[in-house]
Amino acid sequence: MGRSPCCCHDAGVKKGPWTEEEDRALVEHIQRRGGHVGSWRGLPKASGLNRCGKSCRLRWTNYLRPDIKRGNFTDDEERLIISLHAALGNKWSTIATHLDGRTDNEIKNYWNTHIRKKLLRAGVDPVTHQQLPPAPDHHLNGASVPAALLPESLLWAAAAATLGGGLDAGAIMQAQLLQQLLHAIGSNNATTNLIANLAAANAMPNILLQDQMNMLSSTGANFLQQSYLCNVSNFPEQDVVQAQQQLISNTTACPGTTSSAGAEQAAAPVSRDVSPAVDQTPAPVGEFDGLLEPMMEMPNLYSLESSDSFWMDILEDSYRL
DNA sequence: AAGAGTACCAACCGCCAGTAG
DNA sequence: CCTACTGGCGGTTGGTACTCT
Repeated sequence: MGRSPCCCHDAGVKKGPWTEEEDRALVEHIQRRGGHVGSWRGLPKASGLNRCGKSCRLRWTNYLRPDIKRGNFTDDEERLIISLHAALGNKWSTIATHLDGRTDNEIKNYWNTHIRKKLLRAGVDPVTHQQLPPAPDHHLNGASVPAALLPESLLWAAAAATLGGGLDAGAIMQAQLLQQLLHAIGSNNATTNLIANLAAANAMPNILLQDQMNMLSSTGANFLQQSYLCNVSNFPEQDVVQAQQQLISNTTACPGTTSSAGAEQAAAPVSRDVSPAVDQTPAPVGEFDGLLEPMMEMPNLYSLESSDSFWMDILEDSYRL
């Protein structure tokens, strides 16, 4: 398994930007071979290019390949990238397999130059997808609100809303949840694939999402689908801020769906009723319907003791994949 | 107008896993 | 089993274009 001497170190091998002539020579050579390259190492000599084989492969796969889609990323693509990154991390090549016509290099560049900054602006750590340590105060519609009163799920949703395209915070939260499960138990390929599928599914339109969830219903996805019912991304994003204010006024957190919140959350039954605890004024009918859905009980994320069959059942399901 | 700073992205570099001999 | 080789991956760099002062 020793390192190979790379032809790139050969004296006289050209580096730097490719010229049109070089591009043409490479494309024609590969087309002559019916699109089959064979050995990249031998390609430069066979095609008459004074380039390293590695450089030829890179140029072909990242730029000259006929199935490459060029142009700006769509909102859907961006959402999908974020969801997949939350689940997979910097596995650019894996992420690229979920986006038709996009290369790992292109996605990586787009992440580093666009998405990463958007997430940072939104107060989200682009590496961990956790919210960054909050500023002393949050200002919502002019009102200064202690950060401690903001449920983590709302911080995520606010970050999602800040991203403009309506990032599916639910997808990220699902991925986070599964990541934490995997951290607790170790990982395997099946569960990694599950995460990728979930992330991909959640970047799709809702109707497709439902299909995906049905498909995965035997895997624990059914649980996750329910678990993020209380996530604010499930109702119109313009309601996020209103929901935040509503919850702040209630000082009632949406429980059990997040890492730190999950860790701190007691395993006691939780109430989905976010109707005002102090302020008895009911929310306008329909405005927070999503919050009023019955929610299943979410035990403490870290309570994986033998008595806690809840999580064990989910994990077993995922391993059956 | 010009210099500085920033953003973007193609391309490079080094490492790693798979595999043939 | 070991070694050499190859392709692929992720991190990084450097050149260019654009924006700001």
